[in-house]
Amino acid sequence: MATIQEVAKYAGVSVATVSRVINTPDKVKKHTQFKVENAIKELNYEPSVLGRSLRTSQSKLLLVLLPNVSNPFYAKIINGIQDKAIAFGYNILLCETDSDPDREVIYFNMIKNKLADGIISMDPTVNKKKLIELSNEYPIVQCSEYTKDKTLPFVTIDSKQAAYQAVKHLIKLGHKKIGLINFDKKFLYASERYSGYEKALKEFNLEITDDWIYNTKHLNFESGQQAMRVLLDQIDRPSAVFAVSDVLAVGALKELHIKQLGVPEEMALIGFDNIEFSNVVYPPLTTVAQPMYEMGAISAQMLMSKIKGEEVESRFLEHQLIIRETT
Amino acid sequence: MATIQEVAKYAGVSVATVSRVINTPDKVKKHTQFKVENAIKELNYEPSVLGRSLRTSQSKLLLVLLPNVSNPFYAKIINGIQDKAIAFGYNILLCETDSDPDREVIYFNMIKNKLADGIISMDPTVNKKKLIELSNEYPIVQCSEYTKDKTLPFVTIDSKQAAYQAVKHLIKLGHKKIGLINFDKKFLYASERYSGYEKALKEFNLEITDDWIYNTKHLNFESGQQAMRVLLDQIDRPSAVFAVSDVLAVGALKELHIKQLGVPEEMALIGFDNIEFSNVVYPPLTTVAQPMYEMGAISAQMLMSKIKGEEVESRFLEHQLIIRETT
DNA sequence: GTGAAAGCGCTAACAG
DNA sequence: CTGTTAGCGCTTTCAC
Repeated sequence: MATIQEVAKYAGVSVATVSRVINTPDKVKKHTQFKVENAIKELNYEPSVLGRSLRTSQSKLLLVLLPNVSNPFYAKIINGIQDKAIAFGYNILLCETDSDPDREVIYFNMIKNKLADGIISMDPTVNKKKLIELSNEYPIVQCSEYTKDKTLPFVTIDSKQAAYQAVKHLIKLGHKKIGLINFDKKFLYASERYSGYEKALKEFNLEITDDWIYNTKHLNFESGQQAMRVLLDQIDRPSAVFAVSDVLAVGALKELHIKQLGVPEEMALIGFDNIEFSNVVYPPLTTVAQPMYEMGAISAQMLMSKIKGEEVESRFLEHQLIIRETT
Repeated sequence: MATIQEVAKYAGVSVATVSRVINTPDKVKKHTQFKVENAIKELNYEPSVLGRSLRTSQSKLLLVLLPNVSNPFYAKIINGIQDKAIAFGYNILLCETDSDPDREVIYFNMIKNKLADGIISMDPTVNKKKLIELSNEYPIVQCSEYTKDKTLPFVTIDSKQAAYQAVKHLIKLGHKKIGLINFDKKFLYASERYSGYEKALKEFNLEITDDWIYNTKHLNFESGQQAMRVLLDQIDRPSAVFAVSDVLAVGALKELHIKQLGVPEEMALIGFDNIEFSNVVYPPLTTVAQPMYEMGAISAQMLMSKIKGEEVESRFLEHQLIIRETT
């Protein structure tokens, strides 16, 4: 790769002029500009982002932290982020953290080192303190997950309310024995969806039965299937189950097929997220839709505002109950 | 963020010594080391990757290019890459290109600019020329996709042979009318799987019927569903279908459910990849398994060898026919 | 309009 | 063992 020096020499000008041609062409005589542009083309020169970043402290790169890429939930959000980012001349880098604090630190360092201009975090707040600390100095926005004390700007949905509605839907259908397949409560949404579940049951004077609640360790099909297996093993078992994630619900559905139970007659099931897959399984899954693309787009927008130094306001987006055939 | 100068001043040593403490602590007296380490802690100092990269031309970062994150096929590969990379002290950055040459260029520049030490590309060779050109100067490995002329090291499977086996499986089951749901042939695997399909039919003297072949524009459920819809609309329609990707197959399966066709009695179906979904749908999908995790791990291993300047050899990994309940 | 020179944060050769 | 210094590639005053 040619450097700016070589271009300068080739064009018979100073490096400063080359830099000007690239960044502020108006400040350069047409003729000089032409010479330089020719040299650039001739030498196949491309400015070094490294040198530039070191100097200007900006990289036009955005970091997106996510627990893992295998959950399709994130894919749609990423689309939203990407489209917005590109429109503003930014590019995004996806960072899979596996919810591992050590991994997070590495990516945090990238922003400290000016390798990235901002972060959109979808991680649960494992490093909550560090994240907040970081946000005092650098532009950071949370997406989906958020910190309750509102120190960090976020865009998410009202998980409690959404879960409440989902469970209420089950109750309205006549179910009195409602199970819950939940995920690790270190995810704020998991604990909030639990609250919504609790609220709905209480409101209708249904008792909370611990045996009907299963918290999975992982967020994948197997865990959902395993959870349903346990739930079905009860002598007195629920007639409907609310899973806090479609991935879990789909896994649960598989177990229902294996046990040859009629859905929704023998067991009703409702998921959460409305990932594409939820509408492809058989029978199509009733679920609570999150506006994933929009969440991504808005968080990107917010991040760009923060980068510009503007104040931003956190947002709760609308969710929507989508009734299909498992309830 | 404190700089190395501040640390040096605080510790009462030169910047060189600070640098030594960080990079080659053995070359420093224990006492000095202690002073410096204390200063580092005190000032909360972390070395700037930027400054270091500019100087050493290495970033310990690997770029992974992929068309899009929504295909679960990539998730498993990424796991493999990640585990290997971390073991070698590297971190990975995921770059979603949407198969857009312009997007690719941006990420290509990252390596030119020493922001990354190497690239694992899972993109179809849109920028084939540029990629090859780049690989002369920088460590690049292809994963899953590959260039036929073998100028670039790759790890993949024998798609033609795998497709051949899949279709043969269908034929052995007595099917004579076999449809194909294929993807855009700019993906090498798509054209190879077509060849395998062709080879199997020819071997058993079955005619290739253009009406039974549908090439999708996108790789998602809807496209698969749409493809199956078209296939079913024929007056003389196939009794079995081979889809070159599980995502497509799962979409096709949905259409079969909608039309209430018995699977596999009225329509047999076989997919490709063995993504987790394929075993969760109902009925579980027969498919050709790719060793995704291994593909990722090996390509990461290869890339690291390349970075060290070693010669590497491309590899074809083993696939495996997994017979479940759709055939 | 243009050039010279300083400096972003770091490492490595050289000298002591 | 440690310090001095040059320089990675770029942008941006400050002169001219």
